[in-house]
Amino acid sequence: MTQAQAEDRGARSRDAILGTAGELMSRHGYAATSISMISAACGLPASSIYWHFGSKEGIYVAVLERARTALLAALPPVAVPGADVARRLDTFLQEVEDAYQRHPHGVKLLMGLSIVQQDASAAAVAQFHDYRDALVTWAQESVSAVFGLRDRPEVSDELARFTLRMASGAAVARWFDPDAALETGPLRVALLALAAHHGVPIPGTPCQAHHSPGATGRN
Amino acid sequence: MTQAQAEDRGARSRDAILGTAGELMSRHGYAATSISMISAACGLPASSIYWHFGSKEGIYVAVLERARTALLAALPPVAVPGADVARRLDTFLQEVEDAYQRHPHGVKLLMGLSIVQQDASAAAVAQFHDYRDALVTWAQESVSAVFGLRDRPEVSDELARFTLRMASGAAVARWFDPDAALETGPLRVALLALAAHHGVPIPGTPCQAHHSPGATGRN
DNA sequence: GTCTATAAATCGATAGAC
DNA sequence: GTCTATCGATTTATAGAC
Repeated sequence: MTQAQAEDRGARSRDAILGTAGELMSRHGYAATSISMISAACGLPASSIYWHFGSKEGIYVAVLERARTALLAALPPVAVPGADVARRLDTFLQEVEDAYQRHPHGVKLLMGLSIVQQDASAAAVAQFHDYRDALVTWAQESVSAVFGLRDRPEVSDELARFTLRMASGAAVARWFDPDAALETGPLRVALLALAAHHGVPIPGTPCQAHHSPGATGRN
Repeated sequence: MTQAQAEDRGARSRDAILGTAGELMSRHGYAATSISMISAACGLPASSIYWHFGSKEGIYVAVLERARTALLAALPPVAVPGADVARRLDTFLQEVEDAYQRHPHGVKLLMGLSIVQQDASAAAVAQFHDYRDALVTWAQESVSAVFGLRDRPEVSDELARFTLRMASGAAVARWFDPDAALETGPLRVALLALAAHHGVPIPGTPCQAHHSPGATGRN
């Protein structure tokens, strides 16, 4: 059927535009990414891009929406299985690190752009905040499940904020060095210490990571 | 003297341009900040801006250099006084938080721009990396002094990286919420735990922040 | 050093044939 | 849905009077 072929071609073009636009915007930022750059990179003329998305902000909104759903799908589910806290934390951090590795344009898209000021459309601002809110909510529910903090929301909020800021900082580091990792090792130690500091019981770890002087360390 | 007056006026104009350009670039990013915006904001015509800095990249280089020297001047000196580790850490974190509060455009300038790609001049790339290298060096030397890690550079590197990433993450959070703080409290707990995890002796803290169940926490 | 005026290129966006 | 061609605005940068 001719119409079905046309629709399929349209959908493929839309995806191609979205992919290259996301790539370029996450690397150069929103303002520095021009329509002609996107057009040259994906092969389609500028008018086709405008037919699909209407405006440059329309492209940004669609790119951000796709990045959000893709990232949330890559992140581990909230309910992490595991017997004790330490084991749940390990699998949780492992999956977060995987998502971090496989999803290079996470925070970059949120920052490198900064339409977020004055002359941004309501749809763009909304999409911008949706992205952030989704991450915050996911982090809070995840650490709450890992550490069993249903009845202590302030603690899970602090641990979630801590985790997200560490991930954001790693994303910033990746700005300079593309190979910068998330370093879940130190993050694990820090989260356990923070939980213990707030009196969260952690079975099997009487005093977090204790040190027998001269026997620990890696020197 | 007429020549001295002219020189003084020139220096004042240069400073005004640099100030407004830094403000605008840290808020909108490099690409989204136009010469006409700077001109309108500081009152001087575009040609004066070009007379002082030659090009848009020239403005960026100068803005970044000024931001770097200002931030390094605001950061606490490497040699932190104090009797024990805990006390040195407290004063250190307090001064870092002060610098963070008083210096709103720290990381933003490094990110919101992203000339850092392909078509950036060598001077811009060099200034960009100088800024980052200065921060990394300062952090390493500072935590080394605070925790007494002269003979364990791997540990001081990890603690420094951890601290910088936390600060970067807080800067990202400030992108969304201008009131976002650095939260040195959790950072303090985390750094002490990391040091203890690597076998760094911390006098007066046998087991970092230990918890007597039900007696600690803030609930 | 500062100004007005403007060149040359590129930007976002649109018209209309196919 | 995709293409060529183009409009109008804005951008970086410069020329030259003062």
